[in-house]
Amino acid sequence: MVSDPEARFQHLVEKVRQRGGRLTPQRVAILRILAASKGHPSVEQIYEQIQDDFPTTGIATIYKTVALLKEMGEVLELGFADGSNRYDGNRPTPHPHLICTRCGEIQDLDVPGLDEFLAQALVQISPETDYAIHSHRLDLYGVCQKCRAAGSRDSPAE
Amino acid sequence: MVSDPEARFQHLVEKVRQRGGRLTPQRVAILRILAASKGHPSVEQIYEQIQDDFPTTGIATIYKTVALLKEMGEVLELGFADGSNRYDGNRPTPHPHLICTRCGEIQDLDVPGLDEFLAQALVQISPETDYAIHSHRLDLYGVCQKCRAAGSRDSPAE
DNA sequence: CTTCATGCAAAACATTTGCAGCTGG
DNA sequence: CCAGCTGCAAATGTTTTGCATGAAG
Repeated sequence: MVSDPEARFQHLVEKVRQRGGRLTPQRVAILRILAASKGHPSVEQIYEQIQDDFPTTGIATIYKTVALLKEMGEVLELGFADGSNRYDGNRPTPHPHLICTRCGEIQDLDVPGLDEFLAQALVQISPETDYAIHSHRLDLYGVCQKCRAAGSRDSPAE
Repeated sequence: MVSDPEARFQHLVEKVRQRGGRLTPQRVAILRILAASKGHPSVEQIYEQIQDDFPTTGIATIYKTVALLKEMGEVLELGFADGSNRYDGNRPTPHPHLICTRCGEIQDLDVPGLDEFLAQALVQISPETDYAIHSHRLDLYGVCQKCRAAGSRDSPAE
């Protein structure tokens, strides 16, 4: 279901190139992290990871690159009420997420039949509301196994 | 589908009272606005509205009251990637929203069969992921009639 | 009277912006 | 070369916090 990180990385590189964007070492490193990440990192987390390879990288550079990818539709942005944003660089098309409200873990999810269900629902909804729908978001919130075992208190995302 | 504003207001008042919270004039005004609002106001918008009745009210008071209601599960919070949060004080239970990505308008939505669909999907998902799911969020993003007519550029929420 | 809430201002964050200097192509 | 990117610092915007004063119950 999730594309091969290397292939995805190559795809991102190609997209940026096509757009006339430069492939600086920092930018390439960001693309690599996003393409490989399974955990829907925040900008802060990307920033920390990149320190290993390019310790001088400023956080503004991460923001700028993520904004570029967002604009190109190559990254999916998930915003939360506490102000934290997380990014999915593997699958930029809307897809459901499973989110632990204790530790903040975010997993991709497959809900069989979701797209069909939504498509069918839209047939009824669109005429009535007169919206041109182009995207969606489905989150399921819960508590993951680890957190239930630990038995602590709530806190992060949503 | 949306409860009577007055009834909802009474309900909120009662809940706050039960919890041992005080019913100051400012707080009552906030409850009234939230109970009546159809447009999923931001804190800022509540703040502006309340100036008519209580011009000295500080915005921190709004934040505190909204946090109280959130903690009691009497308001639904919708967070967006641009940092803006919007609140639904009518229907605190998760339900789908239709969101215009140009003007930021948020409408409640009925997707017939959604709850059944999700419930059935969870039967398959839960065992496999081992999450205890307690909530969800479904947004549909599009462009509303007015904005399409105006034909401007994108910008706000998501 | 005794909390708890208010309202102000300061602090805390996350994100954006401006700009001089650097560098990929 | 030179347009676009970097990295720093300052600016912005939102939400939280601390605390003295005030009022609900």
